[in-house]
Amino acid sequence: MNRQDRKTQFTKALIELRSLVLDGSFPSGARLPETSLADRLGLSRTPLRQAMDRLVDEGLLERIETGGCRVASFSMADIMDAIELRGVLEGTAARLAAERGAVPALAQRMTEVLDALDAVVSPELDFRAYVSLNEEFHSLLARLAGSSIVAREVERANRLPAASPTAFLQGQDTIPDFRDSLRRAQTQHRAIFEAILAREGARAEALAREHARLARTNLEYVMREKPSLAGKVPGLALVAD
Amino acid sequence: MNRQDRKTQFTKALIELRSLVLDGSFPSGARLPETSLADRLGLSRTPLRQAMDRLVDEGLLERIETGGCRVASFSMADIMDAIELRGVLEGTAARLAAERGAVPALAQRMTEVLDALDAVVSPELDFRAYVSLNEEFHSLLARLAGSSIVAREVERANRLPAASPTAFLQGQDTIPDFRDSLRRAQTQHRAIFEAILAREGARAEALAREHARLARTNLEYVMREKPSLAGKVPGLALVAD
DNA sequence: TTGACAAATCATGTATACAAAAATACTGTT
DNA sequence: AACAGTATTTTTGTATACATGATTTGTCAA
Repeated sequence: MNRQDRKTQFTKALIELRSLVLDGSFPSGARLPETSLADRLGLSRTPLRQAMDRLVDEGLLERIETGGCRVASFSMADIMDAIELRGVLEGTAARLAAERGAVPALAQRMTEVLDALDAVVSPELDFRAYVSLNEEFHSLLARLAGSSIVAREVERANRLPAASPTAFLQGQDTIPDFRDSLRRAQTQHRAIFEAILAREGARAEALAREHARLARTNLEYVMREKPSLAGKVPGLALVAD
Repeated sequence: MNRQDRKTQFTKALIELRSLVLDGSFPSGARLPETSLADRLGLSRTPLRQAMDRLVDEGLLERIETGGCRVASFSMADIMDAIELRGVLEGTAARLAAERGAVPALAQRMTEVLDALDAVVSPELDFRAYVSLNEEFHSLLARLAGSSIVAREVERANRLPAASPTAFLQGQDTIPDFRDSLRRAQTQHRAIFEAILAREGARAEALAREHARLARTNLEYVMREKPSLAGKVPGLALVAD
């Protein structure tokens, strides 16, 4: 085993297995055989099982009564619920940040991120930059209230299947209608942060919830208009209904 | 290894280690040495490490940068936040149950549980029965909206350190003032469920949040009046601050 | 041909072995 | 006596071995 790989076999297993699962590489309902999977990923069963435990926790895998795991399958309603939960938790982070006052250093960075987001959405859209800045916005929002427990749980909700703030950004650059949705999202970003600064907790919470709903709207749009794109959205391959 | 033990070494490791941690059996900040711990629990490092991973996830342990874990330590604020989050998630479960309509079978059981709770809080208090019924109330509430994802996340929030609905019931039977708090809690239980049946989502959510606040009130009371009881509340031993 | 039972194979859960990295103890120097 | 550097001992992360229980395959009877 060379030096590079030894960084962490577990991390490697987690990342690669997650991406395999999200790609829909496994037949739905079938058990994931540990031995062959470990061979395929070039590591032993020990870190692989660790990664599987973690993915069970994330909800991507589910345990089989008689042992082992299978890929979980979701209904569209499950994904809607996951998005709803993300909205609820981000809303709580926003409310608490408003009530308690935002952590100054993070608030400072937030203004920079918002300015940068404005710049990348108009007049032309720099999609790659938007995705990265959007991620930072949501990460800052999670931590803005200064509570490590709140931050942890918000970030966990972001990892629920297909609930991530960036989940539906995949493929949006190919759909013109979605560019508007990014501008709308940025308007909401600003509104959320302004409410926080104004110490308007209830408003900040409601706005953050509504912001998550944008993902639901986009999901509905994709399923209705461009179901062929469903495969591009991480996690949507797991939707069996 | 005999037949009994083979049920699951992992489960055994998880339960025993969690209870050791909650008891405050480990010096705060010190690394938990895997080998000696495994010996102590009578199992090998493999299931022990699995259990440690899980407890990291629950927030009871935290990872050390250079490897291994230590017992996490919380501030009182962290525990308040954990309770707040439980309220938020139970509030969401209540709201969604109201908006979507409660699952009939669970709603039916809920009425039975509420009647039983009425019976155990007056005229005399059957404390043991109360704890068990209270647990069932919260379990039903989590599942009432009929969403497995919501149920999962609500139940997860209930496992946050010292956030469980039953955490502060320990020792309440020894404090007369707390008997009233149980009756108040039961009034809230009824109100939450009535709001759900009346499809009053916002009210159900607000009531469930407020219900969780009772735990905060009790926590504050304990810390102010009977700090000696702090050791009896699971998780409070980890509060360093 | 279908179904049930038995044998064999396979997969999981657990224990253990091993190597690399941390932590600790030690030695020699100033 | 204090400190730097080194050797030693732990300890972790990973691989592998092993046994029990699950699953599949094969065989035979109806």
